[in-house]
Amino acid sequence: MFNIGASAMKTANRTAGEKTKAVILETALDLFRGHGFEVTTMRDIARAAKVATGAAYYYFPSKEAIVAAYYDQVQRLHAEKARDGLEGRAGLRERLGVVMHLKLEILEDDRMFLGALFRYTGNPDHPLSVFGKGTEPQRRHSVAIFQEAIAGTNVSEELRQFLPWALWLGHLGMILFLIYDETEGQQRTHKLVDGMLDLLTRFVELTSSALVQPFVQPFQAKMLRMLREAGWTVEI
Amino acid sequence: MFNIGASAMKTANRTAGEKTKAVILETALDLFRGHGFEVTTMRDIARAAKVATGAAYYYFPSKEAIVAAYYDQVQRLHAEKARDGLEGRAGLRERLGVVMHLKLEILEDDRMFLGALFRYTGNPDHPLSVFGKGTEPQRRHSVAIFQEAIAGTNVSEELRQFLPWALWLGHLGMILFLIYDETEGQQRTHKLVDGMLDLLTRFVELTSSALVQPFVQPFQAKMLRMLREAGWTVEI
DNA sequence: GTCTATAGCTAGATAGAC
DNA sequence: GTCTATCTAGCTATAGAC
Repeated sequence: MFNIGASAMKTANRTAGEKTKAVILETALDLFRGHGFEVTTMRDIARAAKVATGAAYYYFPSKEAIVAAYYDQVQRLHAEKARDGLEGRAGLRERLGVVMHLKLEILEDDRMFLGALFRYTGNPDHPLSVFGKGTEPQRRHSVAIFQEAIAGTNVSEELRQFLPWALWLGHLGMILFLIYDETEGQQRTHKLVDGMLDLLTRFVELTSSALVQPFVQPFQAKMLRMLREAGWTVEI
Repeated sequence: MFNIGASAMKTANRTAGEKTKAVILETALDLFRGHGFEVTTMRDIARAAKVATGAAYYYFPSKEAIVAAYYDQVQRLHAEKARDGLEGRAGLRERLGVVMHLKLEILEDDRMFLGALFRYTGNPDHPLSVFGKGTEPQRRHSVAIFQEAIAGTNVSEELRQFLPWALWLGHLGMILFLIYDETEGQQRTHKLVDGMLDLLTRFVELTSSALVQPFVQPFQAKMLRMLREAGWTVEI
């Protein structure tokens, strides 16, 4: 409970348990990176981390939970880097670019096991389902980063309500695309993200221009109503 | 190899193997519907189908493969119903509505185990990955249905290239949404689909109107270029 | 509360006999 | 094409040490 947000905890302050947990996590990630997620067994991880199998399960209820913990770590890192990276940047396009590419850079080397994050996507009740109840805190944290990215920019009040969620959803798609992207340095993903952000920001600008406003307004209104009905109300 | 498209095969013509496979499939689906996907074991299925566990695995390499086979069946049914349902319908909005709602109706009662389709989404090399090489034939077949839906309507040549793929992608999202939708009769999904289709068709109309064409054209051009670069060329 | 050691369960998947 | 037997690995359980 009181650990939330304690991302900068010093090693010295950690309890024995926290240290063990960290060792298991890092060992597992090393193995995932070296041999792949599927072929690495919990027994392998425990052995390499020099703990009993039971200890690994004591800290991580499942193998996927290790990847989920890794992703938590990623999110903390992302929030940190985004805070720095956004400083001084004013334009919407630039700010979104910073946030998205930072995320890509953080994840890039771990494409091999990122797929595990999506294993329970079709399983609403599973605690690790991307869209499920169990991952709501992480989801909110992630959305908050996108909220931060559009904060201060001249985005209309209507858009501000659901754009962060759309960006979060889009960023999930980006991660999936990244996993499938075999191009050198995953440049294809980077290019696609840039293209999408170009389109998005141009669209946002367009919607605020008085000239096309009459055309766009009914669209936007309908879209917002629809999303609200679909259960995507943003209650911040 | 020679079975593809033989959806109307008569029972009498089936070999013993084909009969066994069908029995296993139907038995499994019954169990999935009655008790759920996770709790139903391959042993349960084999026992209920009165075959050995090995026999089940002889026909279906994994438990998810059974759901995949079910989905093949769904697609054949969908193609059939869509052919009938589209007859006489001319407008884009109406045609898309027919195709999408038909799909929903076919899947509606089986939400409980549809999630299994997405289990390997994050696993590019898995034969059952939704976006992977192994499911390309099914994907093409599904896209062809959407192509059929927009055929004959006044959609621009540019849009015609990638709209079917966008619809396929959207329809995947729809299925995911359906899985999470606990509302009575899954009306929320139906409403969302209708809303989305309204927006889409209005947007398509807008893009062909001479008035806004100068605004929309560069958008469209960039989008197509981008998608092509991302590897979504449509080589029909 | 943090761990070890170990044993066992379950169920997905496979091998090899027939 | 079908069966029986077996393997594997995720996961659980327990009892005890510190």
